[in-house]
Amino acid sequence: MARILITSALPYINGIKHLGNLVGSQLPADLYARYMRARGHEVMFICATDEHGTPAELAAAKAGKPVAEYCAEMHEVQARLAEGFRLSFTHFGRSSSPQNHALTQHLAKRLGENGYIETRTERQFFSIADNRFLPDRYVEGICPNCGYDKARGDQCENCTKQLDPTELIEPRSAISGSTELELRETKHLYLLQSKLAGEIEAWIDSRTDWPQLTVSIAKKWLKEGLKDRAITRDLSWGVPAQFPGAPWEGMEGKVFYVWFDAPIEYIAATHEWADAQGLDDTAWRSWWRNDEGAEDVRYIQFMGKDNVPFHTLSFPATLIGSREPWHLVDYIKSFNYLNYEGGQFSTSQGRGVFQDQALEILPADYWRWWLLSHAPETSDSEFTWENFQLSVNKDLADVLGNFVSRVTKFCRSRFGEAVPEGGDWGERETALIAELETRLAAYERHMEAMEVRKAATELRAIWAAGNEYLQEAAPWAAYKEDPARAAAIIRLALNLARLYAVISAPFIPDASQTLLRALRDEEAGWPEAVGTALGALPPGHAFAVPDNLFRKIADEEREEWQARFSGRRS
RNA sequence: GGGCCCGUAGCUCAAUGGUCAGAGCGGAGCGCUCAUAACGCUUUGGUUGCAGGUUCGAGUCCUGCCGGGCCUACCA
Repeated sequence: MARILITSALPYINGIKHLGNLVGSQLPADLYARYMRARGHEVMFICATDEHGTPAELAAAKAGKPVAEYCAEMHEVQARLAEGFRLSFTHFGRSSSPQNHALTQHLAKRLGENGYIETRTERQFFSIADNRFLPDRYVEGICPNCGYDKARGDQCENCTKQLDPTELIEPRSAISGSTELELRETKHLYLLQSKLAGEIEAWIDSRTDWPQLTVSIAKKWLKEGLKDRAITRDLSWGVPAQFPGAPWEGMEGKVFYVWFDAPIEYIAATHEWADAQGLDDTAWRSWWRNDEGAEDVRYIQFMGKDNVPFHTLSFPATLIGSREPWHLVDYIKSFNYLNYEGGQFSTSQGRGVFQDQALEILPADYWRWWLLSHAPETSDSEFTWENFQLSVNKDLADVLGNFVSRVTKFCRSRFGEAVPEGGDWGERETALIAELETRLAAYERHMEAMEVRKAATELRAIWAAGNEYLQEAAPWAAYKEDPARAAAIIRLALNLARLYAVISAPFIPDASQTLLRALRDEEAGWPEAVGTALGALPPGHAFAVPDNLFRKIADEEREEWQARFSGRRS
């Protein structure tokens, strides 16, 4: 049994995420976590909301709520959605937790003491009316490029030109609208990543089994030279940068930059979990500290490609620079983007399907199956309603759902609702078992390797093999001549349904559970040998014919959804 | 402007420089009748974006072009 630590990129707090966010990190991470648990490994699966930063403050202001209250509410919303999609986190934390405050300050202190942090002075807009420094995005004005009058200090949303706040014409505060701004000197802490670049590069070079996408992104940044990054901001919502014992002064009123404290939350969330369980510190430290038991942990991170630089460079820099034995990531599984009907999912334009809407329309399994079987692994992939309808109807309803239906109903009508007795296996059964052994082994290999789409393809082939077998064995014909033979076929087929439920659970946990419950074998474990597994339900074992596991999506529904989610979110 | 990625069948995607570029869906035909008009079998379908080049051999490597996207450019 291995100990596997899995983290999914943290969803940002400022609203409900769309399906693209789900497929790029949380969903494949969940698939892997469920699989590894099913194989008997000890799994720590961590996720959390990323709550700090300017966008959170802006979203809270827009909602007319204090930022802490807003974040608490949105965390609950996201936690419920995660449950809705059956994301099996060991703990779903919050980057604003006391545990994260403490750990972030601890690591910053260590970095400071080790000479990896220095104070630098820069010029920034100060709003007299608001009595505070304004981060780039809090400054608005007229775009010098296109004349748009609501350009933000970091970028003009109209012409998309990247801006420096000082370039704006007639700059004003986005908070109060005040134009009483002046450039003042302010101090910020900088993480001296450049001093750690050599160590980071050596570490990345030692990761020989990483995916090409991950390595090429990391190497590109290293090649250009790791820049020292400001890790503080002039905000009130966040982890205070001035604290007792800090090896610097003058950081009052400033907090750590969200990208400094967010990945630290992976660790802090594990601490939150231990506290919530009433466990002591060894419980979480044994997952993260190589000197306290984490040496044998295998740590895997899941994320979209946009997150790779932070996970290959910034976060390792934080941990390495602390000179404490934190367990660095062992493997990074990164994903490309999921597009929507020929364009991009867009949170700001309300384009695409959002997580709450998706669950209102259809159960989690439908989305899980489509998203995972089309995961953007090698390149960006695309969601279309037509493809979604076809895949779900064909794979889930026809191939898997109908297999269960035809087998259980045939049994009920001919033999009753118990596994029938009599008859023997012949050549067909031997051939089927051999095929399933081969395919199951391939499926397991792909799951181990986190080859999500290939695993889905193999799983579907395993489902299809059941229908092929039935067609050849034709129990409906055998029943007329030799009922015992028909009984043997159906006994195997019922056991095959059980096998499907077990091995499909990482993809479609609800349907798997429904099926196992109907078969009265909810504790069914992962199959060792296929031949043995196909005898798990003995003659006489009672079961119930389940309702159809999956319904089909009608053309009219698809058209309605297509229209409903084409533009602005209602 | 600079760096990078992608472009393969009607659709979604595969293919260590090496048989005839594959699979699922869709289309066509046949079969079966247990089942959610489901299932099975057979079959159709590609000038691998375009133009050159390297090679005994290119979807794969190189150059240019066209089209889409990302980073550069402190959204997260």
